[in-house]
Amino acid sequence: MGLLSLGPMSGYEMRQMMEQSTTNFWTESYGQIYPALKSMVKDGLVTVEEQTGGVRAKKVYKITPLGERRLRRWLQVGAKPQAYRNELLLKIFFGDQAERGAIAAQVVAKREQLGEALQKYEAKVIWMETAFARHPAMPYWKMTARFGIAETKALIAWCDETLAELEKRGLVSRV
Amino acid sequence: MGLLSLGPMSGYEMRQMMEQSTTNFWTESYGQIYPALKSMVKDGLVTVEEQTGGVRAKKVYKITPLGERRLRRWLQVGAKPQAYRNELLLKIFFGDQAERGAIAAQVVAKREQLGEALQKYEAKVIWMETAFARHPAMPYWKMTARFGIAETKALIAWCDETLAELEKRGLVSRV
DNA sequence: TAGCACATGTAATAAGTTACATGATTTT
DNA sequence: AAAATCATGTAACTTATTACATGTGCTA
Repeated sequence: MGLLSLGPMSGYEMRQMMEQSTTNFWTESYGQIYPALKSMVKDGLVTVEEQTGGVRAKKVYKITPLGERRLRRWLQVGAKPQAYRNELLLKIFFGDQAERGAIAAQVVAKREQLGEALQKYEAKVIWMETAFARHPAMPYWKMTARFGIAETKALIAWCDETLAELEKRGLVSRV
Repeated sequence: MGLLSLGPMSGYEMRQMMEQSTTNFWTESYGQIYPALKSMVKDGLVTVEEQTGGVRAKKVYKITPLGERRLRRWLQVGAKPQAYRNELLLKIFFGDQAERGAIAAQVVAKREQLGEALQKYEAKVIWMETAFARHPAMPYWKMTARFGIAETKALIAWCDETLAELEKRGLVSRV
């Protein structure tokens, strides 16, 4: 988590930024952020400064050189594979036990959700490209966005394929 | 979780089965399984039977009609979207701060891991098709397997694309 | 003046993993 | 005789979310 201290900002702002930028692959709640910041201050990775001059008092956190080193080190170690869970697949796995049409309905719902997500991704890429055109981290941000787009497109294709298969088997309760 | 009670089996066997079949989208540890079984017995969703006749004493759990109803109901309600976290993407997002070549190395590692996963998936599909050819749930199992394959292929393509992009920008520390 | 956005935090709870404890049986 | 596998379980710990408490300042 410590890594979010790239630009100086408050805990609240961190949350806002995450909502805007990393939503699709990372989020943290306040219950995580504030204690984490505290412990990082204790470890000397970041410093705090009470900002009373602005509109409203807030604590601005800033990364220290030690924190920067720690961040670079973290960027070098490989991400350990995290077991991810997919409730949809679990339901499909037991699809045999389901009532007729239930699984197809699940896939349709997923397909819709993916379609919306794809639109959002694509809109965000365009917005990013205009708003931060010359930001040095831009190429990296685009890579993460493309990841989301590629994955989503693949899953949409899978949904369509799966629905066709279900239909072929007469497992869709249609009108 | 209750859903794993499709065929009667022990907690240990459940874990084994999960390792074999649902590994790529669902796993539970014993620390989850045993308490869950206990609570399901209490709720009347499953029954236990101490099996002493076999090689070794074990407790065989079996689903009740109530449990079956509950399972069918669960298969109907939509899966709530779960926020997933991707450490790799998080690292790429901060790639600007990384040492030259670090991000490329991450992507290369991911690519390798995905390649292996893809081979495993494909081998498993073939094995499943021969071992359980006529199992009624087979079409569903195949759908989940195809999901994994589709996703993995898409991500491999993304890795290659991303590596090409990094190379173009001279961000790969190659020999 | 009501409500929303800003802002920080804590406590309760939920969810899940890891490690350990225990012991039988089978394989090497 | 040792090691692996079968088998069940618990305790400690980690991780994360949710809900609550508190208060300011701006805007409709």
